[in-house]
Amino acid sequence: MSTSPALQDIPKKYDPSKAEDKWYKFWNDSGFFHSEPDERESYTIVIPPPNVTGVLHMGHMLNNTIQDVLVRRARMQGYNACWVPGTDHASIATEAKVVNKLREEGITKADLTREEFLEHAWDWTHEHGGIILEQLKKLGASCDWERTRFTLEDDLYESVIDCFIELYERGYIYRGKRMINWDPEAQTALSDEEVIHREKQSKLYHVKYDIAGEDANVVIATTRPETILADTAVCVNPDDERYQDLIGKQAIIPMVERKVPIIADEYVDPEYGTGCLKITPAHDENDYQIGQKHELEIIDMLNRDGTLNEDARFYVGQDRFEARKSILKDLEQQERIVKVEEMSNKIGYSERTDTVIEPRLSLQWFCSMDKMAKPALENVMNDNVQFHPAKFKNSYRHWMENIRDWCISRQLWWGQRIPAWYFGEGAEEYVIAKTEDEALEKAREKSGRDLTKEDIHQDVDVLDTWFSSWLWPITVFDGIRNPDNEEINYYYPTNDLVTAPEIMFFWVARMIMSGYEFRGEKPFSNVYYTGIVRDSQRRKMSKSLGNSPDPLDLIDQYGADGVRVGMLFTSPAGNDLLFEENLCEQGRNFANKIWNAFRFLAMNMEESQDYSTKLKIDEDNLVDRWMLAKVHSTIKGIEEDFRKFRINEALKKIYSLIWDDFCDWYIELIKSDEQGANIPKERLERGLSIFEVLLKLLHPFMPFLTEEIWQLMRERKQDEAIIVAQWPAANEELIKDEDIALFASIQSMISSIRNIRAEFNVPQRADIALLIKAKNEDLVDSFQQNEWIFRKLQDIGSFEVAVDLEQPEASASAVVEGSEIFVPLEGLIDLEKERERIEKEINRLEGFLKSVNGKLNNEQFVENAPEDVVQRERDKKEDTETNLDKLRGILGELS
RNA sequence: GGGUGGUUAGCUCAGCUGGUUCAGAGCACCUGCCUUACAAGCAGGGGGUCACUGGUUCGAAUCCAGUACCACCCACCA
Repeated sequence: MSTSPALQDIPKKYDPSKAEDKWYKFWNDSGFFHSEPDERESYTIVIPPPNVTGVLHMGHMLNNTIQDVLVRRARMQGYNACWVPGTDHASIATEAKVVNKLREEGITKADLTREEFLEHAWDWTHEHGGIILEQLKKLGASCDWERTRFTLEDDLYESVIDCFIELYERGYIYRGKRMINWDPEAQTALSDEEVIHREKQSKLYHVKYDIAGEDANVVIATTRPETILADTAVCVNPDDERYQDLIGKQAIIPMVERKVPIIADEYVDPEYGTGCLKITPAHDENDYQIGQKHELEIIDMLNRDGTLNEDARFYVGQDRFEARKSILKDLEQQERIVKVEEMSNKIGYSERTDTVIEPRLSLQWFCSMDKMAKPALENVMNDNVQFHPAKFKNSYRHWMENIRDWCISRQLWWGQRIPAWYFGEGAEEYVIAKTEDEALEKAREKSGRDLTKEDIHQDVDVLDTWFSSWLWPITVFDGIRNPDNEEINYYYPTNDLVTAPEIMFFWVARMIMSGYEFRGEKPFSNVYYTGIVRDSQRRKMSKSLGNSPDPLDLIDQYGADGVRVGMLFTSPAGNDLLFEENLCEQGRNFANKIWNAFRFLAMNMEESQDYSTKLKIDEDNLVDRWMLAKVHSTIKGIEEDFRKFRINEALKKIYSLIWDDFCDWYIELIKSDEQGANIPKERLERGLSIFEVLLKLLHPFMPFLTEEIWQLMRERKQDEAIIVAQWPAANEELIKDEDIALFASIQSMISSIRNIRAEFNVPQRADIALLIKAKNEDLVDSFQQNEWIFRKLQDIGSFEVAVDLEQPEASASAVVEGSEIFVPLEGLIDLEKERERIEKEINRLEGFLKSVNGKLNNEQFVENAPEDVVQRERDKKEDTETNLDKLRGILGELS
C-alpha cells in the first residue's frame, strides 16, 4: 500500500544530487551489496581492478556501468549477486609515481634501502589508493565493499608466491639469459605485451665499412648508427652475387676500428637496403640469433639507463640518442655516410614510461606458456567461455597459437618478490622457497655445504603485476592457498567479466590459463568486451591529451543515472564509443521525463487515501490491455537482449516503452475527464501498478532515480527497496496482438488528425467534427467503443462512425488501414492543398503497390518463397489497393 | 607482412535469422504550441542511390567476391 507523497515536496525538475548519496548510503548500510554463500544460485563478477593510485576515467565509467547493470539485474532476479571490487598494485606504474614524487623531494631511489622505499610506496598507496573506488560509488556501483581486495595484501601476496612455487615445481618456470625488452627509464625488463609499437618516420643511414687489408669497402644500412660501436660482424645473403668475394673476409668497424668477420646468412634480405647487414648481437633480437648461430662475440655497450658504457669506447656516458647524433657527426666527418633515406618503421615504446625500448640480453625469469595455452584456447573456441562480441575469438586464437614465454621478472621493488634464493653465482646455484628458513635448508641440501643465512640471499626482483592479477578471480576467494574453501567453491567460476579488448592478452587470456591450471575450471563464462571511449575526433580519451571530461563533473552536471544512460545508449559490445556530452543530456532528460510522469501520478493522489500498486488492469479497457501487452513484449525482448549481451538494445527498448508508449499515450489516456479533477482511484492504481513494473525494468540502468521514486511511492519499510525488488517476468499470454493492432490503428488515425490540424492551421484545441467510415462492421463497434480515446486526445464536437458515410464537402481526409476519416473544415480548408496531400499519398502507395506487384507477378517468387511470406505480400496488395481505391474516391469528390 | 572490423540522414550510431510500409533512433534543422506531469517538454514536418563493382537468390542495407577509403590488433626485416 502506498500513501500519497506530499505534493508540495515534489519539484518540477528531478534533482539527482539530493537522491544519489542518500540512496547509495541506504543500500550499502542495508547490506544489499553484500553477499555470503547461501542456498541460492550465485551470480558473480570480479571487477577488473583499476590501478590503486589511478583516477576514474571515462573507460572505467563505461566498464563499471555495464557491470553494475548486470549485477543489479541478477540481484533482482533472485541470484545471490556478488560483485567483488578491488585495486591492483600496478607495480611499474605505481613505482614510477613514487619515484617521481621522491625525486621532487630530492630523494633518489638509489639513496634508499628496499625497506625504506617500500615504506614510501605504502604511504603513497594509503594516501592515494582507493580514491578510485570512492569514485565508483558516485556512479552507483553496487559492489560488495566488504570484499574489497588489493593485489598486494598479505594473503594475495602469499597466493602469488604459492603459485610461482607450484608452477616452478610443475616445470613451467625457469630462469634464463634471453633477449628481453628493456625499459631504460624504469630500468626493468618488460613482457612483450607491455611494448607498444608505433609507426615512426626514421632515417636509414647508409654507412661505409672498409674491408680489412684491401682498398675496398662495403655499405651497410642502419636506423641505429650508434650501435655500430657494438658490431661484431657484417652479414650478407649467401646467394647474393654482389658480395660473394667478401664472405670470409673481415670488415673494419668505423670509429672503433675493430676487425669483424663478414659472414653469410639466409636471414639477410638482398633486396632490402644495401643487402648488407651489420650484426650487433647485444642490441637486436635478430642479430642475437645470428650471433648465436655464428658464435659471434657479444659486446653490450649500454648501461641500464640507456647511456653508453666503457665497452662502447666512444661517447661513454652519453644517452643513446645523444650518442646517435654524435656518431653521425663523426661519421660525416670521416665521409662514411653515403646516403640518408627517409623511411617509416615501427619503434617499440614502453607502455608505462613511453620511452623507446632497448632489446637487451639479460638474465630473467620466464613462464613457459605452451601447455597452459591449450585448454585456454580450446575452451574459448568451443564457447565454453563465450566472447561478446565473438569476433575477438580470432585474435585470441592467433595470440594463443603463437604464444611465447612470458618474462615475469621485473627490476622493481613494488610487487611480490621472487622467492628464489641464491647461494652462489652459478646458473643453478639457487633454490625456490617460501621462507628464508626453508630456503636455507634447501640450499644446504642442494649445495651439500653447511651454509648459513649470510650465504644465501633472495632475488631482488619482483614479479610482473599481471602475474598477480591473472589469479584475481581465484585469489579474491582465497582459492590458491585454500583450494577447497566454501567461498571459492560457491562463487567460482564467476559468471561475467567486463573489460576492454586492449587487455585481452595481458589479462583475460592469462586468467583463463590460470583458471584451468589451478582450478581445472574456467574463471568465467562470458567475457563482454567494451569499446574504447573516444572523443568526437576519434582520439582515445586520455589524461595526457586532456580530452577526457572528468566523470565526477559529468555526474554533478547530469546525475549518475544520466551519465550511465548516456554512455550505454550508443555503445554495443566491442564498438568504440564516441563520447559527446549531449549523450548525458539525453540521459538527464530521460530521468526528468520519468520524474514528471511520477509527479503527475502523485499529483492525482488524494492525501487521505491509500493506493495499491498490485498489478491489475481493466480487462474491458483496450488501453490497459494494450499497455500491458507492450510491457510484456518489451520484457520478452530485453530478456533476449540480455542473453546476447545487447545491453544498449535492452535500454533502448525500455526507453521507448516508457517515453513513447507510457508517457505519450498511456498517461494521456488515463487523465481525468474533467479539467483539474484527479484521476479516479482505480484507474490511477492501474497506472501506478504499470509504472512500478517500468521502474523495475529501468532500475539496473538508472538505479538512483528509480529508488527515489520507489521510495516516494510507498511508505518505507526496511526491507522494501527497488534494488531487491523482483525482476518482472514476461507473460506471453498478455501479449495480445489484436489489441496492439487495433490500438495502433487508432494511434495512426489520431496522428492523421493532428497532421490535418497542422496542415490547415486548425488550432489543437479547436473542436472538430470527426467522421470515420470504417472498413467493416466489427471496426464500427471497435471505434465506437473507443470513442473516448479519440475524444481524450482530440477536441471533438461531433463523432460519427459507420460503414457507409457520405464524404462531407470541404473536408480533409485520410485513409488508415482501409478506414476513412473525414474532418469537415468549411472555410478553413484549401482544397488545392488537400488535393495535393491526397495525391502525394496516392503516389506513395502506388509506388509501394508496384513493388508488391512486382513480387507477386514473379512466378519464381510465388513458387519459391515460403507460403506465409507470399501470403503477406498478397495481404499487402489487397490492403494497399483498398486504401488506394478509397483515396481515389476521396480525390474524385474533391474535384 | 598477417588479422579483425567499419563505410546507412548534416552529426553520432542502431538495423539480430535475407522477406512486416525496412530504410530507423538520438542530436541538429523547419513549422506550430508556455494544452493545468514535463519547454530538459508537446505536436507536426523535411532529410538517405544503405561506399563502389560484380555475384548468389524468387527477393539483398543484410549473404559471397573484388575495389576504394578509414580504424584497430598482432608480427624480430636492418
